[in-house]
Amino acid sequence: MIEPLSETERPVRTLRADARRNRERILESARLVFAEHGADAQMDDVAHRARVGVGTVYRHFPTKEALMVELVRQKFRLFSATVREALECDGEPLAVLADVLLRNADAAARDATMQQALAGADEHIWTQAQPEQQELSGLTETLIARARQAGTIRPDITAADIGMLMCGVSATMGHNAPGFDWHRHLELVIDMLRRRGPVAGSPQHSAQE
Amino acid sequence: MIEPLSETERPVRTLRADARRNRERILESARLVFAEHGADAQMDDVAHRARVGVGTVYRHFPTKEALMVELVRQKFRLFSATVREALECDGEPLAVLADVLLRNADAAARDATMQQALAGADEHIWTQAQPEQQELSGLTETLIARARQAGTIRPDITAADIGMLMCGVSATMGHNAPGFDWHRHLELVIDMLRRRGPVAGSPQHSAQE
Amino acid sequence: MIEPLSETERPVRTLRADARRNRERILESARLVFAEHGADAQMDDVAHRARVGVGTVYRHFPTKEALMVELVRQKFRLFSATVREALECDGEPLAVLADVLLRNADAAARDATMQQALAGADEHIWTQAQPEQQELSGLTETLIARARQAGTIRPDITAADIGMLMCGVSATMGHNAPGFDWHRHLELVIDMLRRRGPVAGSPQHSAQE
Amino acid sequence: MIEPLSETERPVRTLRADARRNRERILESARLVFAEHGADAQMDDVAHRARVGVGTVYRHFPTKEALMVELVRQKFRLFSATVREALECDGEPLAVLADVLLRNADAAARDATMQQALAGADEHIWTQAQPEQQELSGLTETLIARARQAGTIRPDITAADIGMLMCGVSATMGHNAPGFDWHRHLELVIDMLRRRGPVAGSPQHSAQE
DNA sequence: AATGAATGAGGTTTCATTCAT
DNA sequence: AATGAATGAAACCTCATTCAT
Repeated sequence: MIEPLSETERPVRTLRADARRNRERILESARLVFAEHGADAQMDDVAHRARVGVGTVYRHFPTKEALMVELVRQKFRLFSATVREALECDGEPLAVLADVLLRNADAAARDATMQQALAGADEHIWTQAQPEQQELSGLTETLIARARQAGTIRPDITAADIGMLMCGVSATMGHNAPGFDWHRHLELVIDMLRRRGPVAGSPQHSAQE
Repeated sequence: MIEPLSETERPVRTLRADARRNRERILESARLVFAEHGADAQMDDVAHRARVGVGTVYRHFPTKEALMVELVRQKFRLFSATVREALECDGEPLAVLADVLLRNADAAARDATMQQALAGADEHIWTQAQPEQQELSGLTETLIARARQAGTIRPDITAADIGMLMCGVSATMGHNAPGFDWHRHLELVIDMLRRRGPVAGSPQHSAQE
Repeated sequence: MIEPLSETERPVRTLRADARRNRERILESARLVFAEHGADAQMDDVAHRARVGVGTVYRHFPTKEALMVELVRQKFRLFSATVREALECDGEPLAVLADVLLRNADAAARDATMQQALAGADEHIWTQAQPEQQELSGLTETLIARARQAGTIRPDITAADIGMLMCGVSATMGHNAPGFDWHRHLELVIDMLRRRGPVAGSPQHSAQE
Repeated sequence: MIEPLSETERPVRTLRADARRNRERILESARLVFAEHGADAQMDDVAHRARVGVGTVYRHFPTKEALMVELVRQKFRLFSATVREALECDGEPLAVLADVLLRNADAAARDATMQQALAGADEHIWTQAQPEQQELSGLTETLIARARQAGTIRPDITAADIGMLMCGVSATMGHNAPGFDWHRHLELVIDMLRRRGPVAGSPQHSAQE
């Protein structure tokens, strides 16, 4: 999460700095509150947890929805940052991708309940985060392209596929039904990305149908 | 006041039938209403759509939550029914499983928004549907066992895995981000279930099919 | 104001009757509350004074504005009733009109503060009462016509004129500046309606200009 | 801290000028804003329109109410100025009065909505403007006295009467019901001020002046 | 003196649930 | 059993006013 820089190393710009800090405090608080009370947590609670008046929350985010949208955006930006970082290092591309997915899933899991809460919210909210989502998609595409060139990834996999699959992994985080474990889910997904030989035992299969 | 007859000696069948019909009407209405307005649709709307007073809704379901739980349960029972049916026919087990998954996903997609709405709801709701979920899980296990015996399924796959994966597919239904398509998602999932040879490049199975 | 009929003489129609009584109670309460606290009295207060939950107020009037509009409408209807009644009796038409104006002004004065409060409200509110206002206007026109025929009213006076003038009298009720007295204002207005001889001293006046 | 200079020894004139200009800007802005949004326009808007921080508005007017009161006072002072000016010229007194009324009504009409807004406000606000109102009343009385001496005005008319009547004309400005027209209203009022002969038909005063 | 971010009481409205009919 | 009017806690949001910079 966002680590507040120590007071001294921030180029304080009077007031503005205060306001910015408040903004961060509010977002952090929102994450916690939504995690705890689901999508219909109350703005008053967000304000309280941030040690701020409700008015301040509304000064920064004109609407509850706007606040939620920002939360989603931040999350996507965070994901993008991971990918961008990964693009720098030069391991085997698919392995790098797998690592990215793991790290992002981990990040998501850290406030899974919030994720879950936002998942239940209006489609509308996700729509407003499309720019960030598309940036993430673009970056992922680059990573995929490398893996495709290396011949290690299933060649038909697209960034949208990855998006859907990860979205599925996130969904798993929200439910703790017996046997549900997102690590396992992710493992299956990553495995699915690998370029494979043909199906085992096809003859038998083809004979049956 | 009217003395409530004990369960056994109640002869009335007509009223009972009426009530049962109402119950169905309410559930059907709830499906539609939740689909249209998300998880925070109102009880009044459910009642109205069912052509019933709110009081009647409350007679059948003591709580909004109870109503939602019943919706989830029904869905699971529906899924179970599909599996049970599939257990009768004797095609190639993995193909049968794949077919079941497709049919159930299709059913889920039919009221995807409702699903989505319930997904955002309290974990609590899902917990209360565990009996049905476990029944589904058990039935699925049987199907998997057959496929394992036939050697066509990835041997480490469990019913819980299928659950998670399908839960992921459902999640896809809710979001219509560009490129998101649950058919594609399901296709990837089913493909992953197949027993495979080792990673591409090894020639051993190339002669097959 | 609206005198509640005694319990016995009302053809009770169960519930519906209850609801109707509530409606009256709410309107009466609103009159009082708006009179006391001005246009920005609170709905909670209206509810409280009516011994009703806020929800009940909102069941009857979907909006604070709607409630205010109804108040205005009622007032106009009341005025119309007075005129209608006056149309029955056959005194000297202008005298009858004068009497009507007095009685209506009196009624208005009874909750002058409310009137004043509503006067400050959005134009919008008055617009929505136009049907009632026009009915009043129409009835007044009839009265004027009679007076015109009798030759006792200033021949150019229209119903709209009367409306404006009475609106002015109402305005006087709201302000209690020293020397302000609506009875006097109305007296002047009524006097203004009388058909008169030529101006005293006209020659001089015409010489000056 | 800065030691506040005593009122007498403060030499600064420039800052004072700045402040005064701000004050005017704020009042002008307030007129516009109240005209546009009615009595419950916001202080922030007033500040914004005046290109000033809210704090500055509050430096000049300790309260929203104080600001409104000042607006009312200004209006009365303006009216008084017109009368004072009229007292200089020596036309026929009633004609002069009529002209004054027309000019003031015109001024009022220019920000009728503001007037209307303030009309709806607490009686309190008007009470605080009584000094100005009384000055206006006094000046008007002088004008009336002259007209009375000239014998052209209805002899029983007082300054308070004029006040009430003009207050009524103002009220007309706020409502644009069909047929409402303050020019017409004023015309009727002015006509009524004229000394008249008895009811139509009696000839006795026609020879006078 | 000016600024505008922060405050938080309080306003309107909603909606799950109860209860009289 | 059914109805739907009533309830009222609580949600979101506004805005006059304060205060740190």
